[in-house]
Amino acid sequence: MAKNEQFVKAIADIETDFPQWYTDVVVKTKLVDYGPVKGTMVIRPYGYAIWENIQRELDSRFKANGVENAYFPLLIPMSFMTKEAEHVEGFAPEVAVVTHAGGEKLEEPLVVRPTSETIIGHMFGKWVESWRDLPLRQNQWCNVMRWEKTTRPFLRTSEFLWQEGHSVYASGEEAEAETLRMLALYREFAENVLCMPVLTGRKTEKEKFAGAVATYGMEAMMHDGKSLQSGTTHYMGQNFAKAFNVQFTDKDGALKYGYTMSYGVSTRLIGALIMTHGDARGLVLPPPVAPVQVVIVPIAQKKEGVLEACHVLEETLKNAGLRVKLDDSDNSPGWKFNEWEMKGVPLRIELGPRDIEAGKMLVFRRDTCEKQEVSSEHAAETVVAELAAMGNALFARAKARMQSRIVPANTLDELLAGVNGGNFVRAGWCGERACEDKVKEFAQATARVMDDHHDAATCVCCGKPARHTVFFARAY
RNA sequence: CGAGGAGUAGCGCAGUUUGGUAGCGCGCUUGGUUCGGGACCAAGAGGUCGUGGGUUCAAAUCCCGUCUCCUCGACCA
Repeated sequence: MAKNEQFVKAIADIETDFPQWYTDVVVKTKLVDYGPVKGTMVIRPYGYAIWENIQRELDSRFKANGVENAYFPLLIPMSFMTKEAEHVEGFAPEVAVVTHAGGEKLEEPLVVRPTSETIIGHMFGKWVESWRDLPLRQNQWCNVMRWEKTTRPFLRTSEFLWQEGHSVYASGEEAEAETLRMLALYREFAENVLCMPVLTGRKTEKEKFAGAVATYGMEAMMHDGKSLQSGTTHYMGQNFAKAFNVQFTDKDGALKYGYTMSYGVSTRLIGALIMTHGDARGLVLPPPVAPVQVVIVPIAQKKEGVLEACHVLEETLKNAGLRVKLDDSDNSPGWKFNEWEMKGVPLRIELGPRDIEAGKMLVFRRDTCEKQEVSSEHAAETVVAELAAMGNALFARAKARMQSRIVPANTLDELLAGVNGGNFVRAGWCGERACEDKVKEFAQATARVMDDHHDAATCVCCGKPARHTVFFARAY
């Protein structure tokens, strides 16, 4: 018991010290380690496996939607960045620049991509000639670099992994429709794969992507009530098409500029699911992305027949397509329980002499931390059903929490009280930048997304008639 | 980039005030007993004290520089 208390202290208290809890958990569960260069992280096998599962799920969705994968270069000529005025202004402060190579100073500095709109715009400009070439829809899985001031594993690092999809359409309507379609795809993915409820909607002018006409975002509520931008889609209009000469000859013979859009999610999603589902014992991983979905812990494993029975169970579950780990290390059962709970494995099966004798097994579910004795007949069916139930329960629990923590406000004081209480605040906004800035100054809260269901009467700041209903929150 | 805290064995820390042989717990290795919520015994291995310079007979300890991490603000996927 004394040992157990020591273990519990291994990670900070989730309620009173959430930031420390987060860093403790990501490092101690071996998701990441810090790299030697400021702001860099190593994504270790246990963390990378989550990313691979996210990739697989998203990639199949993109492909089902007709998007093709490609790969564009890491280095971008500096001159590309300056072709779109707002874009360069937005990204200039955070780009890393290569000035020397091959032992010589380069004639033109090269930017390490912070995002690839420019170089992809350049290439699309070469590839698009006719309306028959459209739409052009490509995606790349890659790394990007943004030199941020303060960094945190997964949430904000100098280099991170993501996917960025880029499309060109002949008309603005089609490009905008794709922007919304991808937002919906992200939402479906977040809900069904990450079991994570999100708010989606359009971003304000202040919060939109540098160079976009409109930006849409997906925001998730973290355990401490702060918001994490978990995905964005951007409608660019003809801004980038004009900057990079993405032109085509239309059916009517006229030369026209295309309309572009882009969309991306990053390894930040891993941080999002940790801060959405995690609890006092550590990680709670959604079954669809958990690197290990079921861990089998043998009890009295040196007794005859125990390990043999565990291996049979392991094979049965693997054959059902499950990701299974049999922990036959020399650690004590109690040690294994705590370790795998901290690592967030959805289900644990304890199998000992008593169970084997009785034809049963003990199933522990990570989200409820409850043990249940079940027959070991039809083990695979039982486990599959239990994993599905846990996924649904995780989503339901997170959604109920988010909904209970969205509060209305009619005044700045109410808004401040709301965000201080760890809530999202739903309030009216006149649409003026001055009011948005005032909210930030007064309550350190920003407009996360605008709600499609606009029903607020007056602006929370100035009291004039509201033109939008906005979710305000403190954000990561 | 501003304010605060921290870098000593793989991890967590003590030692720094007052300079004088490098310590503790966990982990690791080997052997044995254990095993249903972080087991126990025995024997071992492991550190140029973040890094560069300075003061001194002598520096983990004092002085200057520098790098990294954590927390809070301003900027951001």
